[in-house]
Amino acid sequence: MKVMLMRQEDIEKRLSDVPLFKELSADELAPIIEIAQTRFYKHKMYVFMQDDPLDRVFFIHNGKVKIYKTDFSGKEQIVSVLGPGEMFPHAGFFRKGNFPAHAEVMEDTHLIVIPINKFEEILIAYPELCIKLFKVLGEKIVDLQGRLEAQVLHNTFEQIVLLLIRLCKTNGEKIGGRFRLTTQFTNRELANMIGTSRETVSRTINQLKKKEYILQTEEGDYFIDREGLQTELFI
Amino acid sequence: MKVMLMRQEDIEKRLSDVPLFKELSADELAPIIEIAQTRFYKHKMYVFMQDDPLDRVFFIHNGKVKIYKTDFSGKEQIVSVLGPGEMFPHAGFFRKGNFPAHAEVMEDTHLIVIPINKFEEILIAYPELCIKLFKVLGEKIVDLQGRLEAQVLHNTFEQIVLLLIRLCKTNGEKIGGRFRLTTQFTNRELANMIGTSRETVSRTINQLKKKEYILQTEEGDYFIDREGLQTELFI
DNA sequence: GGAAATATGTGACCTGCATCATAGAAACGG
DNA sequence: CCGTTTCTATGATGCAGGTCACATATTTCC
Repeated sequence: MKVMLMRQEDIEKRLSDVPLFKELSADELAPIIEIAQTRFYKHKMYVFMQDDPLDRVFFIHNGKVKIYKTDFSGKEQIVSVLGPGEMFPHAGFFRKGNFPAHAEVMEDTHLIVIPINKFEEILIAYPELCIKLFKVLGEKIVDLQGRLEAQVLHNTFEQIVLLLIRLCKTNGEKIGGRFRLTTQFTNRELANMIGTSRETVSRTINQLKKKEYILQTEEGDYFIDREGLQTELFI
Repeated sequence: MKVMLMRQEDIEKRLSDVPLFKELSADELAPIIEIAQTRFYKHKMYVFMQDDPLDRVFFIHNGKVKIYKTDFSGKEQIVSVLGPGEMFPHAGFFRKGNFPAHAEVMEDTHLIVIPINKFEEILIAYPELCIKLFKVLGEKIVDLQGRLEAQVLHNTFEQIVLLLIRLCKTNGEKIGGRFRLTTQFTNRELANMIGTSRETVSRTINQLKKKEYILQTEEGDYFIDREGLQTELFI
């Protein structure tokens, strides 16, 4: 695997961009800089694959990473698409084990890599960091429980609406009254997030476009009326 | 709400039964005992309801607690059924917010109650406790991701099989080659865990009984052949 | 102990969506 | 650049499983 190593002095700036490390003093940051590396991944490279030994944790400096699982028949579930500042995986601290999914880079990407055992030592030494990590993990748990609830309690149409609402939060930026999705997902990718078919996604999206809850630019970008979508859930 | 307070000297013994606090020295345990209360809840009492302000965390000393969500139409999703030693909720640390679900006691139950802000102070002071909590949260995340994957990638029959396998781990005790479920779930409850109908659960369970993956005693207890069930997943 | 509520079991029906099929557009790769 | 892959769009078809109906335990609780 061809990766480029960064000059150490660049890492400090990159680390301080990550929310988890923001607000840390230079003293607190120092030991993290010590053990952090920055790596460059070209489009479509794997960061790790499902079942690889889980021995490091990653932070995205720039670029996008797709996390997904595959089963024996080759069906895939897209767990999440992560962007700058985000950490993965979430479930590796103080547990020996393996990566629960594949991580693949969706565009040229810089990642900060930290050996997890070293990171654990630093966690123990910095309560401030623990607090932030507890927050991040708590949000992750709430997110997962919400998605599980959506899968259990809602039909496919509503699952797609809920997915779009969620993507507004996790992969959108507010512009005017609407959210622009920062990633262009294909219908198949959207389908693979919730376990439906690309055809059903196509039909549903077009329905929502007719109602103008979704607008699409020449370049293919989605602009979503999140509040409008919400109203579709209480018929 | 009618609750009984415990004599303080009993709390120490009860606390040390909780996995999160096991292995803590008497010194480390002392400040936790200071802020912990034990409360008694009679069958069917609510511990809290969805959207109540999240200001405390609970540990089960004995008994069973059902965590579930309801949507506007009254449909319910059972998130989990927790037993002795387990903590809930998982997502409340260092985040202001509300309980994400209802918690209802399924039998007479003793809970240890700790105000969350006090608990946070203790967490900061005891790295050992942080490590254990990170482990618990990590397991929770892995569990949720696995359940989400099951919902997305599998049909109803396989979802039921996967649910039973999961219940063996979370609510079962190994006896001989089989797992006895420590809670007797109704078909409707099983259905409400994965978003299917009680009829489908009934038909599927009977199918699995015919194949002797599930045995049922006079008293209604399930004895499950977990390895046997696994083989049903790779047809 | 008896009424009411709640459980299970099973057949019949019906519908939401996956699947299949086809066609055209767009993106990719050598 | 053109062939190949991958995309979207949309109609037709089929079936897994939700819903309904009804019979029969079993439990709950005055």
